[in-house]
This record gives sequence, structure tokens and C-alpha cells, in this order.
Amino acid sequence: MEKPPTSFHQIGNKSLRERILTTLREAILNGELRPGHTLVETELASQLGVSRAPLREAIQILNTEGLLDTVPYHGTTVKALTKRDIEELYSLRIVLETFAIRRIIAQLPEVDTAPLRTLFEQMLIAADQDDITRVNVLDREFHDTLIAMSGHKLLVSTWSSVAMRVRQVMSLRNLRNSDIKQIAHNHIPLIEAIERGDEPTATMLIAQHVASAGDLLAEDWQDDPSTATEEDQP
Amino acid sequence: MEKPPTSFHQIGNKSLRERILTTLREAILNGELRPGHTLVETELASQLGVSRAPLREAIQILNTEGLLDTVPYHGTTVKALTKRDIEELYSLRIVLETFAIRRIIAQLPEVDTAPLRTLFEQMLIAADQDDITRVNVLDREFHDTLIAMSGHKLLVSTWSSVAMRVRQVMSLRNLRNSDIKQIAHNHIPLIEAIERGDEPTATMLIAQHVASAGDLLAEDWQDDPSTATEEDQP
DNA sequence: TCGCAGTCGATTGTCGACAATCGACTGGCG
DNA sequence: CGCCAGTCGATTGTCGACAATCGACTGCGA
Repeated sequence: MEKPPTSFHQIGNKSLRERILTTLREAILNGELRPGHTLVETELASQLGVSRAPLREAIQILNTEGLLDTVPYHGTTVKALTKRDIEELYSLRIVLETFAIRRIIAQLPEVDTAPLRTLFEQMLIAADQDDITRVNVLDREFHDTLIAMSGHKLLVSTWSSVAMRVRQVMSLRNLRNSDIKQIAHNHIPLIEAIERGDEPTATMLIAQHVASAGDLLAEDWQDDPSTATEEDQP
Repeated sequence: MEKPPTSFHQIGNKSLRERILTTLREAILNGELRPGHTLVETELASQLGVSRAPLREAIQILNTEGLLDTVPYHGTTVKALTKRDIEELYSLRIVLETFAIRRIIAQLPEVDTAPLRTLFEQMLIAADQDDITRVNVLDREFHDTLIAMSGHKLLVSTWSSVAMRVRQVMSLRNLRNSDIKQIAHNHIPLIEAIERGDEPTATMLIAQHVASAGDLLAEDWQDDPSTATEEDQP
């Protein structure tokens, strides 16, 4: 329980709040902390070996990010994820990614599409090796890169909050290997359309690509009834 | 220093954190706290008559919302607003509002467009009376309503963070009355296009409408050099 | 037995004090 | 005179304790 005054083995030596934040966020995004799970501050604080002050600050941030849901004097829970949430998530994803692609194409000879190709190639290799985890990581990087290439900082930050929840959904769902490989292969026509500056095709492909992934994830999703986001008032 | 147990001018008597949050956010959005302004926790806390704990929680939230910028052990400042930020803000606005309109039209006979007309009429009256403040408020409500009518909760929450910064920009800029009246009148063809389900026209009009407002605001904007968001590394 | 008011325990909200960190100042040394 | 190490002050970061609030339990009375 006592921590050495200078423990040298922690590399990213940021503030406690930041480390708590990263820890909790990662746990939520990994599905380790499932939607509906209740967090008790006292418990969690002693569990993490910190006081409640920085923990609470981290919780406020996660509330704002939409990952936690605190009701005053009652408790904090991991935010529920309904089927509707997933549908909204993926429909907004399409909008944001389409925007990114339009911007990339608009500044085309300037931006370098090589990173996309590299990621795609690695993705194929991982798919061949049935390394599903790695495919998912690379897919995330692919879409993150796409957004970043737009050169639109506000879009990047908006994306990151959407992408977080996408990641959370994916952690709670196990797609079939065949589906994931299929999705992986879908990337190449998209890359080519972007490189050739073919906006109609590129935007059509991204919409199709994202929507089909979203349908796969939303399919058969059952909202946890005990953690519904809305209640009818009588 | 002592606050009356029930000071009647604060309506929503929620937690201290919430009240501090609202107070600070409003001050930033009003332009009362200008970009670059430094907040000192101890000062601000005693000024508000609260301790630093809830104040810090509010600050973390405002950081996450992108209104404040805290650098560790150094200080918290109101986030700078560069010309580029404004351009990004308005380009994303177009994307989000276009999406909202597409969704509204898609479910058309179901949604009621009367609120838009009502707001528009009030806007015209206020414009006639040269009540610029009220025109701005109504304009905000108009666009908020448009987003809300999409029935897309995630879009609403994404919008709210964009809309906050838009509000901040507007508070720092004084548009000419003639420009504002012009903008007010632009709303009616948009409403009609939406009601008639004419998606191409409606999306074209919203893009035009928002872009021209954005150009007006970004025009002649000078980034405060002392609060630049990025530094070149040598 | 049923309804209800009071109490109790658990949990969140707030506070004041202390620790850690960083920049600026300062004083000595080459 | 210039430079560097040490110190100091101001500010943020963290802690433990106390206060406020809410739900559930309990026991009294009709």
C-alpha cells in the first residue's frame, strides 16, 4: 500500500489524474468494465491506491466524454449502450469519415496516401494469420489515419470521442473471423478511389463499408434492460 | 463572503460543481472571459466563495469541452481561438447540419416543422426592432432545434460542443446589423425546402447560409499572438 | 396486516491543509 | 562580465476528514 517516494519503473509519469483516467478509460474501452457496472469512489480509490480527489476529476472527464454516467448522490455507472446508440454511432461515423475523405481529395496531390496502403497491407497479413486482435487494431489505425489526413483538428477531436465508443462496442462483440477478413479486404477499393480523386466512389464506398460493419455489430444486440438510458414518465 | 441560504437568482440549485461549471462556461461563452485569460484556482475559488475541489472538477470538464486549456503545474487559460479554428468550426457545422436536414427530410411527414417557422417569425420581428441580441438568441435556437429535430441524440451532443464554440466566437465579434438581418431572412427558403422534402436545395442552402456567416466571422480575425495554439519546433 | 414517519448506513459532495513542481530570481564563481 | 547552481515564491496536485444527501430498513400505530 505504501508507494516508494520515487518509483522509477513508471514511464509515463504524468499526474495521478491522468493515469487514473487512462486506466479507467482503457478498462471501459476494453470491455473490462461493462456497461451498467457501478463504480464506487471509495472502493475504487483504495483499489487504485489513490485518494478520491484525482479519481473524481477523472470521473468528471469520463462523464463528459460520455463513457460514464453519474447521478448525483446516487452513483456512477458505465454508460449503457443501446442498439439505438450503436446505430447513431455508425451513422455519424459515416458522416465524419465522408467529410474527411472529401477534404483529403480536395487537397489531393499534397497529402500522402502511403500510410493507408501500409496499414492495409499489414492488415491483410494479420488477417491471413487469423490475428483478429491485430486486424482490429490496424483497422482502428486506418480510420484514425484517414481522419487525421484531413488536416482538420476539430474533426479529429470530434472523431476521437466517436471512435472511443466504437471501440467499446467492438470489445463487447465478437465478430466472426470471416466477417473481419471481409471487412479488411474492403479497404483497398476505397484507397484506390481516394488516390484517383474519385469522390463519388470513395464516399459511396466508405458509407457502405462503415454501414455494413455497423449492421454487423448492431445485429441481435440486446439492450440490457436494467441499464436503459431512458425511462418513460407516467 | 457569506451566501444567503437561498439566493433567489440562481434557479437550478444543483451541486456546487454544476453551478461553478455553468458560471464559468457562461462567462467564457459571453466573451466575459476572453481567450488567453489566465485562471488561478485559489483566486477564483475564493472569488466564488467555494473550495478548490469542486472548482477543479468544473475546470476538468471545461478542459474536456475544449473551452479551457490547462498545462500541468503551470496554469489554466481560456483556450485561444484562431482563424483556423473558426474555419474548422463552420466547416464542421455545415457537415452536422446537413446531416440533420437529411435525416429530417427522410422522416418527413412525421416531424413537425412548425417550431422552425415560429422561431423564424420571431426572428423577423426582432430584426425589425433592431434587437440584435434577441436575433442571435433566436438564431441559436433555430439551429439547435434543427439538430434536435433529427432525433439523433449523438448528433445533438456533438452539436452542442460545436455550438458552444460558435457562440463564443459570436460574442467576440460584432456583426453589422445589416448582415444579421440578411442572415435572418436567409432562413425562410431553407424552411420551405425542408418542408417540401427538397434535399438537394435544402442542403445547398444550409451550406451557403452557414458558410457565409462563417466567412463574415472569420474575416479580419486576428489570432492573438500571445496565445497561439501551436509552436514550431526547431 | 398495512401504512408511514423516523432513523441508519452507504455513498457522494465539499473543505482546508499539505506536498510536488516549475519559473524566476539571485548570488557566487570562473 | 557571463554563466550556472541553488533558493524562493507562486501555483497546481493530492490527501484525509467532515458534511450533505438519498434509499432502505424498522418499528410504531391504526
